[in-house]
Amino acid sequence: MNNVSSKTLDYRSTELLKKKHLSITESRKKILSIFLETKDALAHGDIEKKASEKFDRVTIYRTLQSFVEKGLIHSIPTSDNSVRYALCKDCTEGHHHDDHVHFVCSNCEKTICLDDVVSPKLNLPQGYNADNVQVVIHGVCIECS
Amino acid sequence: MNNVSSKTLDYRSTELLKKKHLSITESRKKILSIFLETKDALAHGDIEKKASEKFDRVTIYRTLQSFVEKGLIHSIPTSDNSVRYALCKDCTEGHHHDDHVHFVCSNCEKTICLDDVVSPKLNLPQGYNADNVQVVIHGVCIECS
DNA sequence: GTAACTGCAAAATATTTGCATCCTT
DNA sequence: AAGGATGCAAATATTTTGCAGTTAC
Repeated sequence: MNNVSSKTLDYRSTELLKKKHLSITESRKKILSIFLETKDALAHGDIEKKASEKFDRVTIYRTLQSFVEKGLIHSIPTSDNSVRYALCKDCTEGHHHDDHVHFVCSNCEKTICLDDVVSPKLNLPQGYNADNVQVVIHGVCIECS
Repeated sequence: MNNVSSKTLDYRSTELLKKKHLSITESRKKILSIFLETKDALAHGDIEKKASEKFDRVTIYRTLQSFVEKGLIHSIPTSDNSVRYALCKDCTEGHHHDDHVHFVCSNCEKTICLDDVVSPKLNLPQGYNADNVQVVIHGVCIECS
C-alpha cells in the first residue's frame, strides 16, 4: 500500500464515518479502511489478520456492532458459524436494504456481494409477508473458474 | 405426547436412520424424533431444551454433524451466529439439494422451510456459476399475521 | 469381536461485560 | 468538560478433542 492510496482511504473512511454520525477515531478509520480496500466480505477474524497493527478483539467486536447499527456494513447469512460483514451500499441507521445477492465461492471461500443482482420477488404462500429477501449462492466465482 | 405417536416417531426415525446408513442408537432416534415432530428449524440449543432427557452437549454436536453429512438434515443460513438445522426432504450423502426458501418470522423468531417455494434462477454476471441458491426471507409468518 | 457411538473431562475458541483511562467533540 | 471509545482483565458461552467405557451390528 502506498502513501497516496492510504491517504485516500483515510479520507474516504473519515467522510463515511461523518456521514453516518460516528465519531472519528483511529480504530474506526483503520477498520473501515480494511472494508474499503477489500472486495469480499470479512469475518471478525479476517479483520484481526488484515489489520497492520493489533487491535483489541473487543474493540473490533464493538466497532463492527456500531457499524452495523449505523448502516455502514451489513452481516451476511452463512450456513456455518462464521458471521461475515460487507460494506452497505446505501443503508441508513436502523434500516438495512441490502437486497442484493451474495456469492460464496466454494473454491477460494470468498464471499462477494453481487450488488447488481437484486433479490427476486417470490410468490409466498398465503399469509406470509416478506420484508426482506436474502440470497446466498454457492458456486465458483469468476476468479476461480 | 402419547404412546402411539411416540411409537410412530420411534419407528419413523429408525427407518430414516437405516435408509441413510447410520447406526441406530437411542440418542440418534431421540434427536431425529425431535426434528420429526417440529415444523420449524432447530438450533443446537433448541435440541437441548426440547430433549426430555439430558444429552451430553458433545453428543448433540456430533449427532448433528453426522446427520448433515448423511443428508438427513441441512443447515440454514442466518445473519446472526446461530446455526439452525431442518430435515432434508430428499438429500443424499454428500449432496444436498435443499433449494427451497427459508422463512424467518420477525415476530415469533421461528425459521420455517417453505418446501414448495423453490429458489429462483438468477442471472449472474459472466463467469459466476451457481451450484446452489439459498434464500432466506425475513417477514411475518402465517401464524403471526 | 470390532468398529462406531457416547459421556466425561478438559482444552481451545469465541463473545460479552465491567471498569478505569484516554480521546473526540 | 462531558460523553463516548478503547484496552485490559475476567466472566461466559460455544465448540472441539482425547480417551475410556459402552453399544450396535
